[in-house]
Amino acid sequence: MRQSQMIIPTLKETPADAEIKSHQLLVRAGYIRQTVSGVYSYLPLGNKVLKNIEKIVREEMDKAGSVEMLMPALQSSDLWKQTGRWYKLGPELMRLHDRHDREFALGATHEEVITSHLRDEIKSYKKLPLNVYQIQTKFRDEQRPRFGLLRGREFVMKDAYSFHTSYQSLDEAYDKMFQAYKNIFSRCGLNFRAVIADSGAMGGKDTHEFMVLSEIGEDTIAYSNQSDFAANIEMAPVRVTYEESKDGFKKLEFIDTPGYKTMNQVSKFIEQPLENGIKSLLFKVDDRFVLVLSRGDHEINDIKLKNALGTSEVELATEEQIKQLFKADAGSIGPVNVPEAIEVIADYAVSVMRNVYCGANQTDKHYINANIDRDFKITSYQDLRFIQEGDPSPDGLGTIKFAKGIEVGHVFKLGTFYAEKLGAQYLNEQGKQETMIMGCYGIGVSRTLAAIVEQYNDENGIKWPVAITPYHVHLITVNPKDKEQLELSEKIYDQLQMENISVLFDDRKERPGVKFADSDLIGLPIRITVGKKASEGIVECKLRENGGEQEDFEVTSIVEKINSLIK
RNA sequence: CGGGAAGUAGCUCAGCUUGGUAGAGCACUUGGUUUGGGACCAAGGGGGGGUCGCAGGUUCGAAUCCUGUCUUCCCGACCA
Repeated sequence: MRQSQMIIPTLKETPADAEIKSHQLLVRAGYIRQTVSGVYSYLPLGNKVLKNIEKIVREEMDKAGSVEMLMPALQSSDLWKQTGRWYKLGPELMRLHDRHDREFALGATHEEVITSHLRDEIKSYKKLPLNVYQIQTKFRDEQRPRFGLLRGREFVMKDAYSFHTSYQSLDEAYDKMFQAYKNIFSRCGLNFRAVIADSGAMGGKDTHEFMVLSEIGEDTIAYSNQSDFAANIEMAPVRVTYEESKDGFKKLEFIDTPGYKTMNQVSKFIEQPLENGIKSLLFKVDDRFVLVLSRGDHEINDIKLKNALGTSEVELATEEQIKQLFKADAGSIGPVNVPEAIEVIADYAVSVMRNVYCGANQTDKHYINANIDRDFKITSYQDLRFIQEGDPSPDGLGTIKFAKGIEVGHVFKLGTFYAEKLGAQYLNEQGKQETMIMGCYGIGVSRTLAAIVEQYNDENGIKWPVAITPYHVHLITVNPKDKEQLELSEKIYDQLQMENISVLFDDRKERPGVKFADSDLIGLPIRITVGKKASEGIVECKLRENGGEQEDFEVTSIVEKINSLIK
């Protein structure tokens, strides 16, 4: 492609409203433009890159036995009401009305639509299992779109759905998808981890997120420094054997802690370490209240709490609720003499603690040297805290480290939730009705694009991996007014095209400095520069990847040269 | 949804405190000189490009002061 005929509006200056690298570079290098908050156009280069990622996704999905189809973005509200997600998703679902005032949604995902199709078309166990996918634009009315393509309101997603007659069959599909995802992200050149994730409120069993490691990621990954264990921090189980304290019981004391509310404040005031105190949080669980205890230096993980209590939602009690129940401020509540109706549960770490300090259920008062069983009771111990760096890895190998990640993929054993709600049933070998078992598998395609840029850039611009780049070769004529240079460039351009090597030919009447700067910014992996030595049949080759070094070579060997580089 | 910031030329921004005829750099057009890392000169006082986000108010007069509103970005909460 001739650059003079392309739309590549590069910017010298960093756009004011772009905060992160991928956003800045994709805008500056002329790949994308925002239209409204969280919605982007893909300019020609951006479109090419997107298509390249899609191509990899298609190849690997096809190879894994999934078949492509395409479902509408515009969907009637009826299906969404049947699964209850019309109400559950709230304002995040984009809704609209047609001229007859009928309700519609713009698809945020397609479980409803695909399940209704399979329900209508598949009636026999003989047709199952099935696995279908699509690459399509999704809509989510995010509360806060941000970070360019990473969190938009309109984005490109690959979503796949599998249907089964047994959980064993689902497991097999899950493993296949898992492998396909590994292949896809590896081919994209990404440094990623598959991590154990939360299955959330829709039920379901196993679920993994595919996380691209990045400083700017919105999720925290807990991984082992010695094994391949990795989990979303929300999910990482804590398997620590806490050592029992050998101290004898000391006498319980009741002390003034005027104005000291947080664990840190109290710890400093009474000059005892944070880990010798008990933090007490009151949660509202459905229609009851539960007091949850953790060691002072630990944080309660409300997802674990939710799972431990077998409920779908927990929330911290309000100041007023605490006041009403405990007759004390939130900063002074504790497990000693809790009101009758309130259950007290604790994280495992609490079980071995001796002579602890804790709130006294009286504003501005605390106890010190409180002890379990002697001074207060605990109904049960559970794994309730967030894992911390330095904790042993749950698989027993190595210790835990943290990293930030961008979620680019998600595989999920859905189970029967959607099939039940929508009546997707088939006849089994005995002629009996059975509900289909489902899995779903998503990849944020446009988000993957941004994630790749996050991992492949330097101070001058983007550095595309060969598999993703919009063109393999950037052909630059230093001085297009020099006849020899121009003719040789044209010759090379024709030859590369004949050899099916994709090439962007900078034939613009710009000064060399402008071309080189744009070239670095755009980030094609190979640059061929036709300059002074054109008359001798010598051109230069430079790899974007390693920045500086360039190499002269005979133009006659150009095809072999490039082919060896892009393999 | 809570907190914060910003909207002035295509882009980055100044001007606003102290109201008085709209500014700079980059980009763009034309002509010329230049050509190996983001060139230079010129278009005479005047190259082209602006409803100073929008609406209302105060004032003889508003980009500037006041009120409302919309949009965008940041932090947080949220995220099957």
